Amino acid sequence: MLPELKIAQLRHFVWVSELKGFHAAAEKAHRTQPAISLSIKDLENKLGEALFEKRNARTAKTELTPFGEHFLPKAKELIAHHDRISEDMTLLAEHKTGHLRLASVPSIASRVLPELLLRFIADTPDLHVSFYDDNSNAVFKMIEDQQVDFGIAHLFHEQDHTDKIFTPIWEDSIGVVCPNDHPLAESDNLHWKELRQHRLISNGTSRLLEDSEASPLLGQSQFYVSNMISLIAMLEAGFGITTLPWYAFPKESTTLKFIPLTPTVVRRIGIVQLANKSLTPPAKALIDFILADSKG
Amino acid sequence: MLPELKIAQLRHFVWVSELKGFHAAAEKAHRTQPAISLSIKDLENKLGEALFEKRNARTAKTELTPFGEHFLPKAKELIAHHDRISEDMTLLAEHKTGHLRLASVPSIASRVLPELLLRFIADTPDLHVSFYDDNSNAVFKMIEDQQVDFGIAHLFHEQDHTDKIFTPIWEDSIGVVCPNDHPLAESDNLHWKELRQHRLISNGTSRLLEDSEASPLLGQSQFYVSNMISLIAMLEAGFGITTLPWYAFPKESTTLKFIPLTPTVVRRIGIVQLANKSLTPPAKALIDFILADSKG
DNA sequence: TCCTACGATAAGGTTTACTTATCAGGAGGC
DNA sequence: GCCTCCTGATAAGTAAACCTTATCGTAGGA
Repeated sequence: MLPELKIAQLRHFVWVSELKGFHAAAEKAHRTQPAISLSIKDLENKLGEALFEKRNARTAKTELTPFGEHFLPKAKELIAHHDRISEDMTLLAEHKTGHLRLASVPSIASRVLPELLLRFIADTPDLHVSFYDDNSNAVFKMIEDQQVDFGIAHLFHEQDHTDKIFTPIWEDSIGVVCPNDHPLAESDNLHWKELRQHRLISNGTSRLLEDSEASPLLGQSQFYVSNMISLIAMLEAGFGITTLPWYAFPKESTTLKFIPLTPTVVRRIGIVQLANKSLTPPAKALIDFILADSKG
Repeated sequence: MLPELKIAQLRHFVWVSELKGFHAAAEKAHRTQPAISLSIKDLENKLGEALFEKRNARTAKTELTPFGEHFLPKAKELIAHHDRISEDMTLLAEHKTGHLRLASVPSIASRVLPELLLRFIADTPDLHVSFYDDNSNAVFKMIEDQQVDFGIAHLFHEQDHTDKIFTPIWEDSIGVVCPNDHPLAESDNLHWKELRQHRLISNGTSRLLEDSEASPLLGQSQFYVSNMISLIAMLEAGFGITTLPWYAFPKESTTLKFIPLTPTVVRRIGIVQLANKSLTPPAKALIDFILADSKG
């Protein structure tokens, strides 16, 4: 029983009142003058009151009635509200705005994402990005709790994550990391057996070797360091050697060397998302961007 | 280029999401299910993003996408805003609400309007009424300045008020007012010449006699009292007699008598409004009410 | 006086919205 | 495994809303 006011109709009303004429309003609306006449008439019928004073001729420059006067600011507000929402949603759909939440394992987070995100947000100044880095399990948890739109991680036991979709992107080979002045530093490639006589420091990424031929190395290690900064410091101090995936190796290091390991152990890092939940437009856009980037 | 969202469409969206189904929403909208499907589809196309998760079967109970989730509260707000305005304007058009400003000469203000307004506002609890009483000139000024929607007054020199419309309602006959124990109090009717030998107190309404046969009385009067309360007090004290229009005579007086004057001098009191300005719906309604009342 | 510019009105066409009828697919029963 | 039911999607036709062209009536200005 409440009349349903159409936004277009309200716009016509506002234009007629502001431009003081039906013809001018018609032009602005890209309509003909009778269309505006009918639109206003319909609006008046819906509201049950005249909005403009009797408009017989060009006299009385299309003045508002007191009722119309009262309606004008309300109509403007409603139009503004509509336009705000319409614009917000369009921007969001075009991922120009909104909030993108993302979790990543540290290796990709530090080695790949900074430069990638920089390019991604280049043309979206109003897009907010929250970016967490943590180990794979923490990433999974944030995805499950929907604290993030998607995550970047290595899907360790795929069978434990049937509720998730994994899209592999990066292939990350494990290598040996040692100081530049270490005896092993001369090699271009190392078989895992060559590491046996060296002091091996294991770290959070070491369990990647678990299912590989090189798994005996895990038992060999006497030291475990979880923190990457401490690990690097210990390596630099000549404490020993370690294994790291390539992306976890600090690229710009001048004191440490990365030597590929034989047999090749690869971890596949990629995008992890919930299977039954679709993504926000910005998240979708970033994934597309990453996929395009990894191909090109 | 911004999409134009229709309120009905938003309503469909909200209903589908709240009732978790297209059929339920269709029922609520008094439409068929395909209509809702198309409406939602159109909305999704306009926004450029899916609002509901893939809806293949009865599985996945029509869940919102994150985009839809984000849109839902905004859609609700916009609908609420629309409905608020729609309701406000409808109530105003039906004069159930709004602000009614009214000025009247004291006679009608005290003798007619209280009871009349009481009946008028009986079914409009949210209508605000501002009610001023003053002499005719002050009433005219308030009308001209648009401080009031309309006035109730006697249009003295009609030719001075071509910018106004006068609608006569009440006919107010001038009579002689004297104490109950006055010699004239015995009469049922008095000719103006019979007043010559009595002490006459003139007042603000006396100039109504100006254009009548009884105008010589004006010159005869030695006393002028503008204030009605003082005038009554002087009459009750036996100071003399006066002339008053019937509506200005205090109806419930037990000490004073009102005697019709011959020849009959009538002032026509009615509604005065600006010619080129239409009225607010409540003002219009009150005028209609007064007109109906004065006939019935 | 006629002319002009304004908005109203009439009649017809186009677009949009809705309807009925039907389809497709997964969950749950057997 | 198959059938059934219930979901929303789709197709085709119809009704309604919307907008157009054409024309009118009116009042102010040349």
